[in-house]
Amino acid sequence: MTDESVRRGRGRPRDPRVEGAILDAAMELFLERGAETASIEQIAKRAGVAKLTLYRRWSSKEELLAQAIEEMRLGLPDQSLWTDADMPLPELLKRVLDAAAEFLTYPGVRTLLSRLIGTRTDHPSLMEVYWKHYVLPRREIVRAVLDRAAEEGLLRPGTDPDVLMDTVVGAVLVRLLMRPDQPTAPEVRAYLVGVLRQAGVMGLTDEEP
Amino acid sequence: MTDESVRRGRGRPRDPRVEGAILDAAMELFLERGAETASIEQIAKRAGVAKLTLYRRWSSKEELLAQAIEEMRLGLPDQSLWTDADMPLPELLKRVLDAAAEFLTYPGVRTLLSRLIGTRTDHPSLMEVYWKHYVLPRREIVRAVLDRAAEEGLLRPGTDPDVLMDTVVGAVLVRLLMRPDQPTAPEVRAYLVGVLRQAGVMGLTDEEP
Amino acid sequence: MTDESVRRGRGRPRDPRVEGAILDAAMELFLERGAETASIEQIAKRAGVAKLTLYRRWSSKEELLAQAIEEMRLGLPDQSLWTDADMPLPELLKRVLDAAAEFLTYPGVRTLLSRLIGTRTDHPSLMEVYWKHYVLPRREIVRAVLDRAAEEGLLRPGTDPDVLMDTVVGAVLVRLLMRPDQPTAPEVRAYLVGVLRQAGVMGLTDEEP
Amino acid sequence: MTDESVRRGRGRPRDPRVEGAILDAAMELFLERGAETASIEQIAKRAGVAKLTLYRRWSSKEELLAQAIEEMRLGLPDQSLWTDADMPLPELLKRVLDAAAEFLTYPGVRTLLSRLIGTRTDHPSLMEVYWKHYVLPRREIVRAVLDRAAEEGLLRPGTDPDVLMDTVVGAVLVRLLMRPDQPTAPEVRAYLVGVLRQAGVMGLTDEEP
DNA sequence: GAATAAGCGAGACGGTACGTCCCGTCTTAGC
DNA sequence: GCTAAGACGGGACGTACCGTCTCGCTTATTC
Repeated sequence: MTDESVRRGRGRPRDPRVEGAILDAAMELFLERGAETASIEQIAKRAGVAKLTLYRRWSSKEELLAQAIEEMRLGLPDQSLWTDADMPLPELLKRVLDAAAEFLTYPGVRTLLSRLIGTRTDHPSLMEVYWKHYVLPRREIVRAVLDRAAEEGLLRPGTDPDVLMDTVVGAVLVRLLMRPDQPTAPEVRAYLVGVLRQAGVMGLTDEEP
Repeated sequence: MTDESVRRGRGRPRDPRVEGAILDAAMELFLERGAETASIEQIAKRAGVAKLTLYRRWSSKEELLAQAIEEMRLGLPDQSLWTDADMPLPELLKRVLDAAAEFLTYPGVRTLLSRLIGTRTDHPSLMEVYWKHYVLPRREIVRAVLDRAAEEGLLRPGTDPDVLMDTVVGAVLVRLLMRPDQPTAPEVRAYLVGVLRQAGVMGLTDEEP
Repeated sequence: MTDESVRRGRGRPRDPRVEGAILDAAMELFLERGAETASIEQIAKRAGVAKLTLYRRWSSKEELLAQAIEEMRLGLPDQSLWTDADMPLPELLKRVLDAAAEFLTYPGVRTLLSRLIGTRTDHPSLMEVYWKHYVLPRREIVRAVLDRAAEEGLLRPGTDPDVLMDTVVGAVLVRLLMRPDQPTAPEVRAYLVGVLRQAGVMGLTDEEP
Repeated sequence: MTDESVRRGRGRPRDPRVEGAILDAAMELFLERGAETASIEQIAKRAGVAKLTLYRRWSSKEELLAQAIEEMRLGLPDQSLWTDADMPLPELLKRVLDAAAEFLTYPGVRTLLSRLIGTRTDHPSLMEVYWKHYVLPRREIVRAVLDRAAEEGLLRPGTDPDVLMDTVVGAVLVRLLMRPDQPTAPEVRAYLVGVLRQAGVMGLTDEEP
């Protein structure tokens, strides 16, 4: 409240809907065209906003995109189960990994990863924001789950959870972003199970029928 | 001979040096600016060539870049040891994996991977060319080595070589292209050893103290 | 006032200095290279202006050059005496003809005449603009002077002022633009006196010392 | 003959028709497009000749055009009367001046003069060749005629023939190349008579009513 | 209610790239 | 020697878009 009244300047207040529209347009165009090719001009036009309005609020395109990524302006499916971490293993284990599979095959996510990795050379801040605001929190949750799994003997002894996570995520990257064919969601799921099994994760429901 | 004499048209023959200069310039600019931002104009200027010369030989920028990638126009270190596959294990095993480490940290390779993954959405042919002409042949060599390793008991029983390769390469991708910090070559090497050990690869010379 | 307020459109108004810079550059390049060879590209570059700015204001190179010629974008010497027509004859007579001599030998004028005559075949509008906006007004002044000279008996009886002007100007054209040698200013002046005397103009101060 | 046999080199002798075709094409294109815009490429194509053939024979476009002008590669009307200088005055006087009028209005001549004057700045040799090989010889003939006219009292006493010629030719230049309207042949003739009369040339057949 | 300041669309402007075309030079093939 | 054909660097074409800027109009708040 104090914040708001202090903020209140003299003139016309900023339209709160404008910022959302711009961030949505920015994310859309980032996915469609990439960071370099998505122009301020197009973002402004799609948001129905004057270019000057963008320059007033963000000092560079990179900042604007970083904020759009930080707020993850995607129509992602509900992921509330991530926080519901008290269910029994291997039920939870399966669900958590299922959620990862679902996320990785969600339309737009493949593109987002491709764009983020591709633009890392020119705009490292985008990947950094994504990593710190999106990936790391989720890795913490997964780590807690993996710790429980280790206690219950579902992991091969001596498994380093960070290496495990890199390994699994990375294999999926190879599958999704390097191999020429575009796998369907079930294919990704099957692939993921294979990778996990070889990584020493036991107790997968698909394991022994 | 027939090929050449048939090819001989009426006019002045093409200068063979021109093609090389263009491909080099194209690869350089692809690494520096990306596929979208690397303009025909700049490629021509850097190669010291008229734009028309480019249009005469390639019908699109994507075709040009694809050829540059297919010919891997990078100043890469000697990789002849890949073909010399008869040395004793674990000597060979170590060397092959060392070569992978070296390749992955070679300047330009990180950028190349970033660009290729990033431009996959818009220009899938580039990654495809890279995958088929560069990655797959090397995976075949590695697979043969892994088969020998399995026979000699250096791999955990039941290991699928494809999953193993995806796993190891993918983990390195996460390390190189997603994590915000830029690891040095020794760090990448140490990381690689950790990943390999957890993946069940034994007989690494670093293993026994 | 109405004009201006009506003109005021929505966006940023045009920078008035831009037009001048373009016209100056256009005239310079017209003199240096000719109408055909003076490219839009070079005019824009010399004026420090984007090509689009030229295309926004003029629909063709010929229109642009016509305006530059109409405004006589040359660093010509002061010619105010032309209007000061009340001084006594033959003083005025001498001065008016002196001014013509000076003008005709001024650097750039020879080139301008050459270019205008030469481009008449392809771009008649340029010579037309020059003739109507520059030559005709001056011929009117000269005609008035010649009328006074006739009254005072300084012209051979029956002299047609138009024929006289064509004759004198034309002879100078032959001298300046056809004969291979390039006369100095004093030579042009002496030549002019000879032509005038033979044309029946009396009272020239150079006449009888 | 000696000339030719000396010329005979090793290979195929030069086709004599080729040179004529090239010179004709060069003159045509000089008139149509001007010296700068008439390209070697077009001249070669119009002459049905390879570009290389042109470069073998002339070291520059200017040299080629100069030769074309020197040989006056125009389909001009017969001008043999110029040499038949023994007929009685004022018959000859009238005919000589008639011939000048005819020449000046002949299609192509106006363009030729325009091009020559216009290209003088960039290629002075063209006008020089025209002046020395075409104009000067004819001025000599006219001068002889004028001398006879002076003896017979048909010129105003004290007339300088050079100034007279410059005057008359120059006035026609103004009429043809500067004034916006394009006069017909009869108009030019009438104009010429007016100029001549004012210049003090008597005995014109149009003179007596 | 007037003053004030920001929001906003419009457009000028320098810059860069586009893909095409032509030029002059050169190099080859084939007659 | 000659035509024909084409490679090649260079430069211009007219269009389009970009990021920056400067204007006029609108809108809401503050005095």
